[in-house]
Amino acid sequence: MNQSTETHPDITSSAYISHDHTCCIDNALGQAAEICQKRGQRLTPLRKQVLELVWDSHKPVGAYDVLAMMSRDQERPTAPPTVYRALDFLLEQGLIHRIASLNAYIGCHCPGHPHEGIFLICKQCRTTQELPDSSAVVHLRKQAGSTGFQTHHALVELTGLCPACQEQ
Amino acid sequence: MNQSTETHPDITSSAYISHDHTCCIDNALGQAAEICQKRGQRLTPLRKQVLELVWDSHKPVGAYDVLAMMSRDQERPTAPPTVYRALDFLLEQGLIHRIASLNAYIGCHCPGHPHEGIFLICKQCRTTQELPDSSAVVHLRKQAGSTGFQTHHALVELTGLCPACQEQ
DNA sequence: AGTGAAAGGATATAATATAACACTGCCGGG
DNA sequence: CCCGGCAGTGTTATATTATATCCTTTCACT
Repeated sequence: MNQSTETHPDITSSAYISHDHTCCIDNALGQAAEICQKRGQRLTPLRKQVLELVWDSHKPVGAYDVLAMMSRDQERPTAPPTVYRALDFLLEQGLIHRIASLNAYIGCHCPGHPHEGIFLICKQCRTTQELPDSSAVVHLRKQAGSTGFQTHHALVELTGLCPACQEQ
Repeated sequence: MNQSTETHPDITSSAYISHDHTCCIDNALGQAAEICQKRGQRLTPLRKQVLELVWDSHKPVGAYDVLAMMSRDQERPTAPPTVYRALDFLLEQGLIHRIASLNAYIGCHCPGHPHEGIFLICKQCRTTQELPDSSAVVHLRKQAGSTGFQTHHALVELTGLCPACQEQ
């Protein structure tokens, strides 16, 4: 991932390409802090920790994975509602996305700009790439609209093989 | 829904429009029987019953809803694996679809022709309409392909308001 | 009838998610 | 300063969705 500090990061960069992932994390945390401050929302230590754990990789993580990671670092184990509340907050703020086909969560590449992601999910390594909203989604909404349906949210998840896993 | 007996039913017909739903069910069961026979697969009474219950409406039903409906009609309650095995069979044969965003299942309008559905899900009444594969999905796959990703399956679920619920 | 494979029954448990209530600390109004 | 309310978190219990495992029954075929 590139290390641009622009407000609009280069979301065409690929999760599949080897990169210094600490930059992804730092970037995500920085943007999250900025966005929450603008909106008068509190990015508490707990929420920040959960966001960081979700950003731990470019693979979607389950709520109970987050839970396990948190419990590992503490004496007292964390309870599910703690994690789900933090995840719900991050979802509401658009800082993470939920991958419905995996019941898992992944950091958003482009928070602060309300959008619906298109996700490319590798079956094999689970690495997941978010694509920017495209004309295809606009077309889908139009097609739905032509039947009289009023679309509020579009969920698009493509499953297959990422470039690296195709070679094996 | 129309009552055509063609091999390619009119899948542009709308679940939202009032219709004689027994025809939908009959049509679905008829096609299912035919497809299974062609493939040397067994549409057992249990599987047929589950298919019928899934087709009970144009709303996705949960596995445990099916379970409850089955248990209601019998002395001995049905166990989850029984239902899930039947659902898995029906999914494999393309007779039903799974709606990931609802963890629920819905009858396929156009079984026998392998396809990925596009689903329009009403938030309010939950009625769900399947659209035929469209150029938008082709475009999506192309867009994914241009990043080197090889798409095996496309999941598209649009959530919003159906024509009837918009009026309220 | 005998046999192997597929289907289904039964029990237990895993994995994901929420309900409900209690505690704490902060912050603004008196 | 005190209090009252609220957001955030802790804690316990439970709901919901799905699978593992083992055993029995049924079926197609010989």
